Parts: sequence; C-alpha cells; structure tokens
Amino acid sequence: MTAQLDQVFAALADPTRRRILAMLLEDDMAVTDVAEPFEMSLAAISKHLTVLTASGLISQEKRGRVKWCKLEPDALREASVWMQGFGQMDAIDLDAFEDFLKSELGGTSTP
Amino acid sequence: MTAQLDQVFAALADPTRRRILAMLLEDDMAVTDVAEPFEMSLAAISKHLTVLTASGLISQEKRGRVKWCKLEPDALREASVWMQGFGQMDAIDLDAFEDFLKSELGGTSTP
DNA sequence: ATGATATTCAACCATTTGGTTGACGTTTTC
DNA sequence: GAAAACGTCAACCAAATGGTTGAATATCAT
Repeated sequence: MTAQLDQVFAALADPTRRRILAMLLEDDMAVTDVAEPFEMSLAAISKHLTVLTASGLISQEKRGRVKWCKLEPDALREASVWMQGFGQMDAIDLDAFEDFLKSELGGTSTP
Repeated sequence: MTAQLDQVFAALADPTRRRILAMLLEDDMAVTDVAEPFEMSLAAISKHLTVLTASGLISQEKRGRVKWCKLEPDALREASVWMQGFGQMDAIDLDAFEDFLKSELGGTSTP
C-alpha cells in the first residue's frame, strides 16, 4: 500500500527514468534500444528498468533474446489518487480537461 | 524545471513526508507539533521539513520562536502536469471528477 | 560449432539519504 | 537574569542509490 507509493514516487524522482517512461509512451522497446540515446552504460539502464519494473510503472517480457519494455500507466493511478487527496483538483490543467470532458460527457458514459 | 520535478517526486517518495503533508492538509502547524506523533527525533523531522520546503511542497515562516509549516499544494501542479503527459487521463478517478465537472462546466468557466 | 547480439550479474566506488545524539542560538516566561 | 521551550547545526553512522567495468548467460545466425 504505502510501500507501493514509495516505489512509484521514488521511480519518478529520477530524470533518466522519467525520460525512459516518455520514450515508452510512444512504443514498446527493447532494452538495448531504450539505452541507445543515453550517455551511460547498458548496465546502468538495465538497473533503471529494474527499478521501473519493481514500481509497476513498466513491465518487461522476454521474447527470444530480446526483453521488451512496456509502459503500465495504471501504476500512476494510485499516485494520482493520492495527489487528489490534496485539494489539487485545481492543480490539474483544466484547459486540457475541458476538451476531454466535453467529448467524454457527451459520449459513451451514461445513456 | 526537471530538477524541480526531481525534488517534488523525491519528497513524495518518503512515507513520513507524505504523512506530514497529510497533517498539514488539515492545518498549519509548528515544527514541534508536526514531530509529536512520530517516533523519531525532532531533528529528523526538522530535516524532513527542510526537504519538503526545498521541494516547494510546503513553506515555513518563523514567528517568534515558533516556525510555522504551511502546505503549498501548487507545487503538485507541475507533477500533475507531467503525469498528464502519460495518457493517464483515464488514470484519474473519473467518478470523482464527474461531480466536479458537472458543477464546473455549468459554473463560472466561460460565459 | 562459432560467433555475434542481447541482457544481466558481481564487485566495486562515490554520493546521498535517513536516522541518531549532543551542543548551540533564540525567544519567551518567571 | 535564569530557566524553559523551540528549533537547527555538526558530527557521526548504516544503508540505499546511481554509476562503472568485466565476466557470464542465453539466444540467434552462419
């Protein structure tokens, strides 16, 4: 419970890991490809991926000799929910939400 | 910029600090009072408060001999915005938002 | 079988983190 | 002015973090 939050926030606290998450947002990637744009060893990236996996923010699946990394955005939910406890309703970008909501509320939600 | 995000997420990664934030959500508090429910030294809490202040999540103001700690929920905004980049639109608790939005869209937003 | 590719493991290192204790500077109260 | 309350500072410590290199493992291609 609280330990999961610890891990998620700790994982997000590192800029390299956030950058990795941003990359995975576009597509699933192999470890080597994740490492490519960074100026650090493959082993270092491998460790970062371990941290991300432990936090639940990504998952890894080995197919053949390549291990695929996949974003798991659901893991952010817990963190988001925690943040919502802080009256940061208004901390959320309402402009961005407006669009989303107009389509959402007029959409598939309730008949 | 990215360093600020680092600090906010790192600050949130510690359960003691999250508990402190939750306490401050209810009311501003003096350092001694913040420390009271914890089973650790005042100095340790003082350090946690320094971390929280550096991250911008709280502010501290000394009046007389007592230093008041105040929640600064705006500091969460940057973190929230970052999270929004992750298509976690749907990671946000929509039930909670529905209520909020119904009043918001029918409210003061655009004439 | 050989060799190249993909990834991790192990040992190591420097720095940061979270905690302790005891002394110290301020402000208030008696 | 002396004593008490509020909070930080300094020195220390153990453990965790983020990185390195070199060897090891597993898979694929020739």
